[in-house]
Amino acid sequence: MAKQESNVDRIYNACRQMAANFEFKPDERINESSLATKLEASRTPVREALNRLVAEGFLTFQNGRGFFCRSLSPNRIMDLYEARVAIECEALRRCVERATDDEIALLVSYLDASEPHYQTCDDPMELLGMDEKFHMDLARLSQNSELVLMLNNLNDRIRYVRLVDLKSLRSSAPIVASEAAQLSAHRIILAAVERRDGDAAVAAMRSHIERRREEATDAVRIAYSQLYVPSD
Amino acid sequence: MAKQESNVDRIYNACRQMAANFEFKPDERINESSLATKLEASRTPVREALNRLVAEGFLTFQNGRGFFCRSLSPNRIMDLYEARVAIECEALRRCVERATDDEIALLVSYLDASEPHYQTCDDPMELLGMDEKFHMDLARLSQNSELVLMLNNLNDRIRYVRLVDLKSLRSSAPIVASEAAQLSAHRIILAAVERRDGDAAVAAMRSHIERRREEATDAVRIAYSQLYVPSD
DNA sequence: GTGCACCAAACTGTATACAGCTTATTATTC
DNA sequence: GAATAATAAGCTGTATACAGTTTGGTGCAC
Repeated sequence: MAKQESNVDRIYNACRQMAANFEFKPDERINESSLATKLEASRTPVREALNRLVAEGFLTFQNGRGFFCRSLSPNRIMDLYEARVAIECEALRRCVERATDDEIALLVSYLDASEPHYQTCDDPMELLGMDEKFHMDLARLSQNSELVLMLNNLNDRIRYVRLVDLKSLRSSAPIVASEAAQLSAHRIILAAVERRDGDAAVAAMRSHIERRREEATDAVRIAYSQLYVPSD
Repeated sequence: MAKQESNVDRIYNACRQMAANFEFKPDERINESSLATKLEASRTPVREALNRLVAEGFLTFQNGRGFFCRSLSPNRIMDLYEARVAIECEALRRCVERATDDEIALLVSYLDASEPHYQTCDDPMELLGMDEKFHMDLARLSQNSELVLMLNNLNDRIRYVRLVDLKSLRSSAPIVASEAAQLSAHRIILAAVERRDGDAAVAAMRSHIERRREEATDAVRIAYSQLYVPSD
């Protein structure tokens, strides 16, 4: 019962990660043969994986010309942030209705535990990981797997820009200020959930995400410069 | 510049429609060879199309066993309805912010034009088509293509059950009552949009969709009986 | 008759071949 | 020298072949 991860899954996961990290550059054409060689497989399973990624919004496809990386534009990213608002706020509403006190308490203790790390951690990737985990755990309490899947997809498509955004925040503002604000936003949301105050929770969540959305245009600009400069 | 629709697109569209209509029965295993023969193609492009449908939630995939139709369960359908609430309400908020008066007026006149049909039309498919068109047109006014795509996907996955639900409503209640209520819900939503009253619009939309969600369990039960009975 | 082992048929997973289209390069004309 | 046409190279789209796995059926033991 161990052999679950199939070859096409392996290829799919590898490509998904590459696409998420913009290892394929925006609008870049993807060469199936070289990708297949790199992943030590033939073109057939590679194409299957790429087709899934098209349906998930990571790639695009043009008949006769093949697969391309999705483009990276402020508008597109803002759309994704708005979709996040939609999904997370609805999930939150259902969470307030359905989550048990125990489940909420568990999330509170996670927040308690991760709070110190927020202050000391200087790896943006890890910070983002903690942030995403909180949001995903919260969404799971909605008991709606569709919303969870959608949020997971959105997170993966938006991550690169969020990471860039986080880095630029950290360089421009004191760590304590920006991250403490982030953290307290989570506390405010969760406190409202504990009170079973759906409206307050949703309002807090909305403004929490919206704040980041407004930075999207700048973040995309920075992202572009990062993508086309050899290294940092 | 005419030849845009590729072969795999044709196959994809055909399979998507079959999956949406549950021409593949719930949890049924899909035979690639016979499907390929039926669509007059080889297995390769068929598998590519099926992979896209997996990513879109129409099918599932098990390593070594191939593709299966998604299962049909009340919980799953209720999840989809909730996701619809999430997407449509957020789209509506953005629509209230962004739609021009002209765009809204256009939708009002569509509603005026379709109102008579609501009363006279006795084809559930056509009724559902008009309903979906209204919702999609409204969503498009959000100017958020991501939300539009998501809603389109949800509509296609939920359609079969909605159709069954609509048929059963029509047989149990007088046409005028149930459909007039449906129609007036659209009017109420749109009137709130005209007043630029986002909260009222969202509240109306939420209860409009929620009402149908509550019928999901029954509708799925009826759907099953329809699927496994030769004809009506 | 039930459970288990074995076998055969059927189906999936992937490599490969090749036709047709797209893109890049070179040659040609003005 | 720039624009365009012709040509070559490369890449995509799909059929096909075959290996490996799953599934269904048969016979045997109990």
